[in-house]
Amino acid sequence: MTDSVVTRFAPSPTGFLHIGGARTALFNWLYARGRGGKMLLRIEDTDRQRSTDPAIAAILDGLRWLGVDWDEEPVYQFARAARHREVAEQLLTSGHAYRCYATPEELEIMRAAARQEGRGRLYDGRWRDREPADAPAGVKPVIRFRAPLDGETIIDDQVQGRVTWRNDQLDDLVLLRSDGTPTYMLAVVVDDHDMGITHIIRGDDHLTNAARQRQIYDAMGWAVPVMAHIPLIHGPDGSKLSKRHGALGVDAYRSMGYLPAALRNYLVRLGWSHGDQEVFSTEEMIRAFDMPQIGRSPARFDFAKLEHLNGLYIRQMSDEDLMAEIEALLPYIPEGADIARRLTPDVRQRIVTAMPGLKARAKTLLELIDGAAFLLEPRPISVQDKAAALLTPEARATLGDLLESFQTVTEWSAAATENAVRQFAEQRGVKLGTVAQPLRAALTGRITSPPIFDVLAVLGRDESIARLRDQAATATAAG
RNA sequence: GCGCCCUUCGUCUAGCGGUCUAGGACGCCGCCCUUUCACGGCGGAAACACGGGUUCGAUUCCCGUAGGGCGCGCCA
Repeated sequence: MTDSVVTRFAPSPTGFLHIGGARTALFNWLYARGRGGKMLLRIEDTDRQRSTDPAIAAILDGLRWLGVDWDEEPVYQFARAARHREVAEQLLTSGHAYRCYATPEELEIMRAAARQEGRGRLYDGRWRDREPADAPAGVKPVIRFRAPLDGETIIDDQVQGRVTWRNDQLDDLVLLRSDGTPTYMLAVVVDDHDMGITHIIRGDDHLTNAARQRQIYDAMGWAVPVMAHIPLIHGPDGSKLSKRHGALGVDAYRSMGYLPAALRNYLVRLGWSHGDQEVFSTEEMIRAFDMPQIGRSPARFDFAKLEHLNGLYIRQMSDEDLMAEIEALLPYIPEGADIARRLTPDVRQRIVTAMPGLKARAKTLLELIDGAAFLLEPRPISVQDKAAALLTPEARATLGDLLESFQTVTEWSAAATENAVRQFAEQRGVKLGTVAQPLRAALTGRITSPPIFDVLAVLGRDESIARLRDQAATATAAG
């Protein structure tokens, strides 16, 4: 018997790992890791209609990408159905459960009537105390939990505080369906108990369930794990998080060019705080994370803040690591294959060299790739409209003259070309921008880019000259 | 309808009865840096939902109201 912490993440594989689930997983992981405990994974696949293997794969993949790992083999809930049935039988014999023969139609009418009359208990307990002899022939019963009629059920929640329900508000839930399969409510309790879960951290949509589950724990004489019901994540408008808002699979965040570390940092601060600290290394968040600082109000998802954090992480990352991140992302984005093809060792090296200038200008990996487009493109490069507008006949002529000035540059470096361009501008009595902007347009096809002299250096003499020739109008070329 | 939960700048939050003329971060605005766009630096506008209590004193405690969320399945 140990005191060590065991948490769990228990997704139902009916879809991808959405952002709320990712945060729940993260919280469980942080809590366990911060205390030398374990985090287990349980796939709640008892809904055979909706559970799919691709969904399981997507969830595991999502967790791995996020950097949230788990201990031991995942537990598949469906595989434990026999044990769930066994507990249901036990409850039946101990008198904590009974067979109910009410039909779905009956139940519907019952519920409607209860609602009408303002009653909290929707099931009227009509089979609670009937004799087995009353059972109608040919009807397969469900097994219902015999919930206490009076008194109250209390959950001392680490986040929500002490929450109390009058027992006359909690009705007799179904434990075993008529086909003999366990319901979620039974399965979670049995599994959490059998798996030795000490701390249940989950969304507060389960708060009411916690009360009903507590009744099952009590009936079985089992210890109730520590509960922590964390508020859900809402969309920017405060409504339920929809697909449009960011209720996407975590794989979508990968495709959008977010870094796992940035997403973790964003997620951990959504509903949890540690004084004024905003940026946490993984080690720091593991050390600092705890329940009392989890808020009770729902948080809204804010892409702008995620982007800011992501930009921060991009800037902190080494140039080589960033290059590796870009390469790892390629398989997940539409133009990835195309980019991979152009990423020759030479081009790759140019991008790494240009990275300091590139990463200051990107908030996502996608923006980083876009910023590097001028290094990936073969000549003649495409010129964006705004850049083309800069390449007036006069500007093209200026570039032609600049081309000649470049002949005298012996050592092709940022410093040397800067010197040459500055001198060139000075001689003509124009501002540096008058020369630099068309130069940028010609070299990158854009109106914004890293510092133009760095661009010149990264491109190298031959490529720079060639790109300039592509755009310049020179007396000789015209002839 | 019944039950439970929530409510500080636009957003994430600090605050756990006096330190609050309410702090930080994102976003926004302005200035500086600057060949561009960024990065960075500096500065600014911006909040205690409302009404009652309790208290010498409420952002902090209690009760209502309003608004929002969640649950009430032989889904999980």
